[in-house]
Amino acid sequence: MGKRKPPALFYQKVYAVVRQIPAGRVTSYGRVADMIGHPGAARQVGYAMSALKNRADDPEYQDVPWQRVVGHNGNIVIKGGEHGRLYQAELLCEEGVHVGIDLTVDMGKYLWEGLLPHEAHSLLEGLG
DNA sequence: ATGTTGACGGTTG
DNA sequence: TCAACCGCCAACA
Repeated sequence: MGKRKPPALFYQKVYAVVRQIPAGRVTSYGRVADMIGHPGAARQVGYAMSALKNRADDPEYQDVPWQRVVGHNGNIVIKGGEHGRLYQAELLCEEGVHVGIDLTVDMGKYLWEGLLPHEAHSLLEGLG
C-alpha cells in the first residue's frame, strides 16, 4: 500500500525552508525562492504553497507554516477569495503578527531575517 | 514533447 | 497611487 507520491524536489526544498520560519515572523515568496537557490521562482513557491491543500490528510506536510509566507510588500495574496485571505490573517494574528485592515503585514517589523547561505545549504543537502 | 496553470514581482502608463 | 501587462519557471495533463 503505497504512500502517495512525494512532492517534487523543488517543493520539498520550499517546504524545508518554510518550516524554518519562526512563529511570529513572516517572509515573502521571492525570498524563499532566493534561499533555495532559485531566484526569480517566486511564483513556483506560491505554487508549492497551493499544493499543500492537496495534502491536508498527509501528516508529513501538516507542519508547514504556509501562513508565514506573504507577498514581498507584506500583503496577503492567497487566492480563494476573502475567506482564504481572512483565514491566513487569522492564523498570523494568533501567532502575534499584526495584520492591518488592508490585509498587509508590516515587513519592517515582522520580516524574518532568513537563512544564511551556508545554513540553507546544509538544510537542503540530503533532500530528494 | 508541448501547452497550460499559478497563493509572484517588477515595470509601465 | 493603481491597474494592467509581462517575464519568470516548475509541475502537470
